[in-house]
Amino acid sequence: MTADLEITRLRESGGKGFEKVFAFLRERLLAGSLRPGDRLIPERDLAAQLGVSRPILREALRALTVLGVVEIRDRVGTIVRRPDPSVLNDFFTFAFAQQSDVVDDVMQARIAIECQAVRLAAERATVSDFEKLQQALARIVETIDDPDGGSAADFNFHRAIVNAGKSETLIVLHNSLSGILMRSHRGRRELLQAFDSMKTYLIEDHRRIFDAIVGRDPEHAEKVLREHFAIGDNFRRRAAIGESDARNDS
Amino acid sequence: MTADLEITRLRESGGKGFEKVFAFLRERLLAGSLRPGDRLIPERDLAAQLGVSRPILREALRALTVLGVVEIRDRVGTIVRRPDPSVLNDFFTFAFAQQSDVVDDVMQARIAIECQAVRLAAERATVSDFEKLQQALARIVETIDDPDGGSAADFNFHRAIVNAGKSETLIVLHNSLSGILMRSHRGRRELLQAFDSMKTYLIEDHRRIFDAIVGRDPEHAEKVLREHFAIGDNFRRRAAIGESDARNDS
DNA sequence: GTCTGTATCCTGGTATGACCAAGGTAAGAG
DNA sequence: CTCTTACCTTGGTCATACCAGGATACAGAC
Repeated sequence: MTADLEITRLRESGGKGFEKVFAFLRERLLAGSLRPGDRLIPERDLAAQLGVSRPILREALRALTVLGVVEIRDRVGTIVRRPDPSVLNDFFTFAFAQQSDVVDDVMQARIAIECQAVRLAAERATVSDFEKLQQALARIVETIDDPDGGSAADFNFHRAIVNAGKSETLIVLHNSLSGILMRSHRGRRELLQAFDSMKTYLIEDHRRIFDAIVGRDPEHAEKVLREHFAIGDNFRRRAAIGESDARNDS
Repeated sequence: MTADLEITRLRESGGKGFEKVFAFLRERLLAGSLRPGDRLIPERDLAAQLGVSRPILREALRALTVLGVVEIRDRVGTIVRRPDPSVLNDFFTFAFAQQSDVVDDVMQARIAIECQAVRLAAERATVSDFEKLQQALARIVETIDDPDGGSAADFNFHRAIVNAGKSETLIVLHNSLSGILMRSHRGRRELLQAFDSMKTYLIEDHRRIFDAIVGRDPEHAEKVLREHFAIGDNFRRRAAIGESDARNDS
C-alpha cells in the first residue's frame, strides 16, 4: 500500500526468502522509513506483500527481535523499538564467552571505558552522583572481608563512576564488558582476598579515585584509576603465578 | 534421546515455545556443551525432541544466526560457529543508528578505545605496525586536499593505531564505533576541510602521535592523541556553531 | 445521551504436512 | 579397487488450520 514500488523491486532482488525479507526490513529500519513506535502491518499481510510465507516472515521478525530493533507483542502487532542497548549484553556474552583467554583482552577494553568515563565523571558528575559514589565507597569498606559482597561492592563503585560520566555509550559498553568479566572472574575473587595488603589497597585506591572526581580533576582521576587497575593486575599476576609471596592464609 | 533430562525439564520451563527453545540453545551455547564446530541434529529431530514445531525451532535457529553463533548450511546442517565479532558492526549500527544526537556520545567511546589502544600500541607495536602507521601517515599528507580521500586516510591511520595495540576486543569495538561515526559524519568532512589551519593540524598531530608510539612512550602517546581529539572537537564546534568567526583563519 | 457489557474481529503463536533442490553416501557397475 | 549412480538426508519454503486473548464496535441498560 505505502511502498509497493520498493516491495515489488524486492521481489526480484536476490536472496533466498529469509535473506531478502531480512534485508528489506533491515534497510527500512536503518534508512529510517520505519521509525521507533511504528507498527508493522499484520504478519499475514506483510508476508503476502513480500511474497513469502508467514513462517519465513516470522523468522525475519524474530531475528530482528533478538537484535532488539522490533518487538513482537502477542495479539497486538509488531512494533519498531528504539533499540535497547541491553541486548548488547547478550551479544557480547556470546561473542566473547567461550574464549577464556580473551578475558585479559576484554579487561583492556574495560580499562579504556572506565578511564574515559572517569574523566567525564570528573566534569559532569552531579551531587547525586557524588552521593552514590560515596555510598558505594562505604559499601566497599563494609564488605572488605566478604569475598562475594566485596566484589559486588567493587563492581558497583566502578559502575557508579561510569554512570557519573553520563555517556550512554560508555555505560552500555561497560555493562556489557562487566558481564563478561564477571562470568569468568568468579573464581579469582577469593584469591585476591587472600592478600592482606589487598584490602588496604582496595579502600585507599577507591577513595583516591572518589576524591579526584569530587575534586573535578579529570587528569588526576584517570591517573589514579589507571594505577588502580595496574595494581590490581599485579595482585592478579602474583596470585596466578606464585601465590606464596604475600599469602595470608589463616 | 540423548539428553532427555534436560529437555524434559525444559518442556515445563516457562516460555512460549520460541522463548524456551531459544533459551535452551542459548544456555547450551554459553555453557559450552555446544562448541564451535559441532553440528546440531537435524531440524526435524531437534524440533521433535524439544517438543516444538519445525517453524518455531527455525525461528530460534535464525535468531542465533543473526547473532553469529550458529551457521545454517543449506542441505548440510546447523553448525555452531565461533562468533564472528564483525556482526557487532551490524548490531551497533542498529543500536545507535537513528539517534543522530548520540554521535557525540559515541565519539566519547571511540576516544576511550583509541586512547587505551595507543597506550598498548606504544608497548606492543611491531616493526610491521610502524610501517603501516608510516604509510597511513604518508597517505594523510598526500590526500590533505581531498575531502573524501582525506577522511579515509585519517580513518586508516587511527585504525592502524588500534591494530597496533594488538587487542582483539579494542579492535572490534573500534571498528564498530567507527562504522557508526562514518555513517553520520559524511557531511561534516567538507566543513572541516574549509579551515586552512585544519590541514597543518591534521598532519602535525598525526605525526606527533606516530612519534610517540615509535618512541615507546604510552603516557605521552595518549596525551598527544587526547589533544588531537580535543582540537578536532574544537574545529567541529566552530564549524557547527558559527563557521564565520574562524574561517580560513591563519 | 452516556455508560457498560458482550460478541466479534483481528493479531500473533503454533502445529502439521507437504514439496523441492542439492549435498552425502553407500550400493552397484566396471 | 575405482568410479558412477541412485537414494536418503537436510535445509528452505509454503499453505493451511486452529487457538487464545487484546481491541473494538455495537447493543442494551441506566
